[in-house]
Amino acid sequence: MFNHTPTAEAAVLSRLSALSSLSEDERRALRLATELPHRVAACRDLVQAGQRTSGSLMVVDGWLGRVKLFSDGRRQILSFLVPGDIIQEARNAQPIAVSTITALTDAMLCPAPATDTEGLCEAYAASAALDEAHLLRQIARLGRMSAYERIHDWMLEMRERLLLAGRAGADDFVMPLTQETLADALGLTSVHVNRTLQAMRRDGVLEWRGGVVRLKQHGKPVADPVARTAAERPRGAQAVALTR
Amino acid sequence: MFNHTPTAEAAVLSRLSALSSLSEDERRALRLATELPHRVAACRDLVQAGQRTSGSLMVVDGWLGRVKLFSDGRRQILSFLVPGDIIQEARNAQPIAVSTITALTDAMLCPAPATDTEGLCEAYAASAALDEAHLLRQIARLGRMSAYERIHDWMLEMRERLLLAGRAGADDFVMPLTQETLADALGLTSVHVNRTLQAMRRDGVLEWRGGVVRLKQHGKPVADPVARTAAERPRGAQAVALTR
DNA sequence: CGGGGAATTGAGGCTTCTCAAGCTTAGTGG
DNA sequence: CCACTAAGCTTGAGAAGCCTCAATTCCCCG
Repeated sequence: MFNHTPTAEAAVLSRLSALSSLSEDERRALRLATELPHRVAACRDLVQAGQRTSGSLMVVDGWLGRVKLFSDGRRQILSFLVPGDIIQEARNAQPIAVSTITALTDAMLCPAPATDTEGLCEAYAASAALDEAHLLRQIARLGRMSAYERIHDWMLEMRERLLLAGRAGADDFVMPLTQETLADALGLTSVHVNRTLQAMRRDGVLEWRGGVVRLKQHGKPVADPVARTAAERPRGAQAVALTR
Repeated sequence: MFNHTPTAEAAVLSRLSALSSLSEDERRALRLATELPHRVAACRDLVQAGQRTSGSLMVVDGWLGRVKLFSDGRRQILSFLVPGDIIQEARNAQPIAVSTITALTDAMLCPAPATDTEGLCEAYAASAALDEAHLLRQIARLGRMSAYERIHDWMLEMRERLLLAGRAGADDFVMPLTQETLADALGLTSVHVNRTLQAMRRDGVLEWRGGVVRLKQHGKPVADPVARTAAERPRGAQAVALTR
């Protein structure tokens, strides 16, 4: 039905190839690594915050999330990990996990090949840079967007990310999360996510049936966050060369 | 009046020493680097998103912010950079800035010494790891905390960070931002920040006069975010060893 | 003393939350 | 083949939190 669900190893290979040019040896190493993935059942914690980590991992299949739980039960999903993503060990002397990672669906992971070759090393670095960009985008989303905008922006981000891993069509992708999980990521309640999704369907912005999301170009435009210079703020400023 | 505003270079030295054990050579290199800092006036953009970066920098004095501006004028401060913090160049082949950095106050920066020695390298890595932890904390703050909790949690974080740089007392520190800037960081309006601060003062949680914040242990307790396992969620789970 | 940015206050409205109930769907066992 | 169940989705009503707009006061600085 959907031709964007290729074989398992394709996700990692597709994403890393897009981030850096890999040698045939490196591609072979990646294929080899993904051949015997470990399984993790949904709702299991993969890493505990504060625990020592045991090397980098790659997501072969399924969705995971970095999660922070509050003592009163509130939950915030900090970021998502989807096929092709890399969970990198801190380059620190003390490789301590800074957040818990939970499997949001059944998932498959494998150890990431060592970064002793140039192409892979570059791919891992690019992956880390992308991850950081996603964190920053998540902050802007939570801080300054309405519920409607948050959901739309998140959908666009996930489509883009899955596309990189060869796991999305031009405007549709498989979205295995519940509305409650989405709410925990977007700082909303599941009730409000539900109502907002209905509004988006009414506006023709998206469809979501049977675990597949289809985004539509037309429909009500939503805010598009554009980084601009401070010059456009009230007490404007200009970029400067550093002066002593 | 406050003995926690030592000489300029002390901030960088204090923070990096706390993050890793530095040799005398390394300490000397840091002292040398901070001796001729570049000045940046408040409201100036230091780096533009998308621009090539030109090496790593250290904050000698002043407060900066990574900022995302929306096309309609909304602003989100993604993270803060305070004395002792490092603005690290991407380890990427393409060192492209992912966000604009704006000076929120007059600031002084200097190039960071090259990481060709073990202690410094470790210190930079630890600094980067801390930065990521701050981003994650910011996400949890924006996603799941009330205005009251956001402000309190943010104050605690900044006190802790400034303490590391030797720029804070046991419970007070210099806070040069306006309420509007704080609002842009915490996803609120300046009006609501103002009213919430009044409630906190009424509750005896903090004082804020003349640019100095004093936090008080007593007073109304606020939510303390504790990372815990998924086991405590409704459909609980246990941490697992990876199984094939 | 005047100017200007920042802080403060008030009134009213909108977004989002809370609580609660009903519905739908997929899976299960008799 | 059909109750039965459990999870997820949907809907309603009312309340709370936060925002908007606007005016006023405070405070620093020239």
